[in-house]
Amino acid sequence: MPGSADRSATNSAAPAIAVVVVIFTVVDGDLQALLIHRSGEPHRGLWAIPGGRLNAGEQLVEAARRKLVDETGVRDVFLEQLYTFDDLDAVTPGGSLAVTYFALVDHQRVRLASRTDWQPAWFSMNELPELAFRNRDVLTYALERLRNKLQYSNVAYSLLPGRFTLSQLQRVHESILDRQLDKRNFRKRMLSLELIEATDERQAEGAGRPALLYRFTSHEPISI
Amino acid sequence: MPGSADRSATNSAAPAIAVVVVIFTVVDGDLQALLIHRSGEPHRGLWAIPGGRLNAGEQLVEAARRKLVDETGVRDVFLEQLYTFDDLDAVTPGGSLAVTYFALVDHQRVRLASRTDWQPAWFSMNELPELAFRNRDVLTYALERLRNKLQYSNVAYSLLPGRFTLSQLQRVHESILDRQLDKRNFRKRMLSLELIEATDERQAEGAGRPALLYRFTSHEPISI
DNA sequence: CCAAAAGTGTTTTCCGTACACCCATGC
DNA sequence: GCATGGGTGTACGGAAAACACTTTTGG
Repeated sequence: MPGSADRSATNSAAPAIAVVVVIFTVVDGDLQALLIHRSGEPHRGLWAIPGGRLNAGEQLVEAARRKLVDETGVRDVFLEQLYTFDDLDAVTPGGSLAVTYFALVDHQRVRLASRTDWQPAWFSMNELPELAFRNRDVLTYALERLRNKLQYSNVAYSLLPGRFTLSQLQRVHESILDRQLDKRNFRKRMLSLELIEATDERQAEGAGRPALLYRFTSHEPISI
Repeated sequence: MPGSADRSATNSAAPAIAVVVVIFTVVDGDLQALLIHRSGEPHRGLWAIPGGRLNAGEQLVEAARRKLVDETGVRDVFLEQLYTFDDLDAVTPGGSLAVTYFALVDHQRVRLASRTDWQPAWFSMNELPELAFRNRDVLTYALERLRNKLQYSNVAYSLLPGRFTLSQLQRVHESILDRQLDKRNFRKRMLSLELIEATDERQAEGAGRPALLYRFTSHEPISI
């Protein structure tokens, strides 16, 4: 339900609004978030969720997309608004408000920005470093939302290639939920949701029987 | 997870941010929203969700509370952030962003603001008037969130007096969900959630056997 | 005594969970 | 032929849904 109108007549006194994007990926069965090493005050030397100021005339979701592309090179992925914080200490400076988003990316497609300063890096959600501001709370909330959406929506499409095996999908779910799932029950539920469909291709994973490849029936968001 | 720090050092170039509050109540089995009759441009003569600018140094939730008290005189009720819109046409003017909240009030406690201009009035969610901006979408989304939260949380406490009968609670649920519920199943579920508990008082409703009065065990939010 | 509202149990259905073996391929 | 990963069915338990009658009061 985000906005669409494009009024160029924005206030000359531009609001200081930060847009912050929690970027998740799954690597080798591990859910990871992208963090930036702060090389400026405050909280120099700590890690923070990527973000920046909303440009004049820019829409929120555009700013979030821009940030995502800047950091990972990835576009056209799941990206959803999370929450708006007004506590400066909560998120990042440079804004009287911080609008947070969260995104999911297939790490195969990612090309991290390489800078000498403000370096990005992936961190396991199970071994987070010391975080700037109250970014840990933001990550915790993002993870909660992700776990909820995973149950009934197609968000996982963003974490996988276009074609994937059910085992790959299951490993993604297990990484996010941080627990093992039963293979038969998982398959039953996934297929009954009708979010995915089999293709007629197969893929071998090392030794062993080749697996059927599936695809999501749609990449459209299920709700808002 | 809303913020808490109180930095007075806000930017001199104050951001033009609107805070908008969807206020729901239930009257005679009918879910209603409070709307304001616009007597200024744009969209003069249409109805709009109450809202106003965020004051310098003011927190979002404080602004939402202020707006709620201004319009209804009610405080200490369920109030939660909904979504942040950047589309000027989506919500209300005077802000490059509109942070929306939603609140639930017991209409018995409400004393509507009486003004000669910008008059507030309740409208049934089933018979909404022509709305300014894209306020209909905001109401639709607020209703969806309310319906979800109703299932597993204690939000309904805000729509009822401190003591209430199970029949009253059921009518509130039915109004919000817009369908009839089975009395026995409803009671079983409500009691099993352990969100409410019986008092030792009874209340007669016209003729008929007096009903036990219940109360919510807590008014604390269940999540976020 | 009758109208009105409160209160109460049982059966069925559906979904989530637990659980173990055979199949196809690479080496 | 054996190691590796893919693929399948059934039984149980708990929650939601369907469903009708008795109890207590006011008039």
